[in-house]
Amino acid sequence: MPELAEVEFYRKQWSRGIGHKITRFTAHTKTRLFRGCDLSALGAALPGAVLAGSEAHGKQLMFFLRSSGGQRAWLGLHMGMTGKLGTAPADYHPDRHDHLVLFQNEQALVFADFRQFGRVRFGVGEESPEWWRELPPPVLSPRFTAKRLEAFLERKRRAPIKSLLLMQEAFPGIGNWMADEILWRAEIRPDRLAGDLAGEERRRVWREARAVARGALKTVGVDFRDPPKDWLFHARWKKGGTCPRTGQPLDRTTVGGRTTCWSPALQK
DNA sequence: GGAGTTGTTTAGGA
DNA sequence: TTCCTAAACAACTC
Repeated sequence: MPELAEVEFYRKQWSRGIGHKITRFTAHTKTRLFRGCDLSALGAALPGAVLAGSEAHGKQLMFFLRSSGGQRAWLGLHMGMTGKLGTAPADYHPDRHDHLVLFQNEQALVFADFRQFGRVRFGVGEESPEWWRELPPPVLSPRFTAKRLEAFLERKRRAPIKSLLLMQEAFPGIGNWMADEILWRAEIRPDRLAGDLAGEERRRVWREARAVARGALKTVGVDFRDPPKDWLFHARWKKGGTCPRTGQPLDRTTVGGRTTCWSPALQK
């Protein structure tokens, strides 16, 4: 379920590998996870490199490496729909869905993704890769201003607000369940067109996007624990689920091509 | 067996 | 031309 909080949790899973050398690696390089990946650079730089650090940005993950020759290298991972990062014993045998495994003397760092919607990128050099430099302001950063959001809503005024919340160029790290959570808290129907939202409603989207990101990072992002009990999260996939605020039935429709759970009695 | 899935990219249509 | 939507991707669960 990799949205920003799950991605942050997965980043931490590989933290115990930081400061340690990668002795060898295995990769299922024929899968679509490695599309566009510089495999020769990966093969040359990874063995002997030290894992120096990591950072999450929305759904994007970056692992910083220092190769045996002292060069900087950049390993970018995206979890797609079903990607997971974990650790295993140093003598681990990768299975079918373990597409990238970094072996260290202390443990193996495993990237598994059975649906293969995830992605591996690799680059060598002092400069960070372009795709990493050009990421939009994180939802919880000071640069994620109400004014900036306002301009985005105006530009995308003909699309439903739910679709906008899924656009990574403006809401990095927000995915399907968080988008539903945000609109439920903002009390706005998911199919409302962005251009039809009043100024006060736009402000609510901004505020709740930040609140949901913060709350998710404090729970899911720390130890994969569920978000607070009064969140829509707990009712959204239950058959006959009811709105935690009104007690009225929840509805499920498709908005922006995605299953959307919302509370008709609450969201206007 | 069919439907659905927490993501992204692309082709095609309005 | 611009912008939005639906389909495709792959493999699992219910």
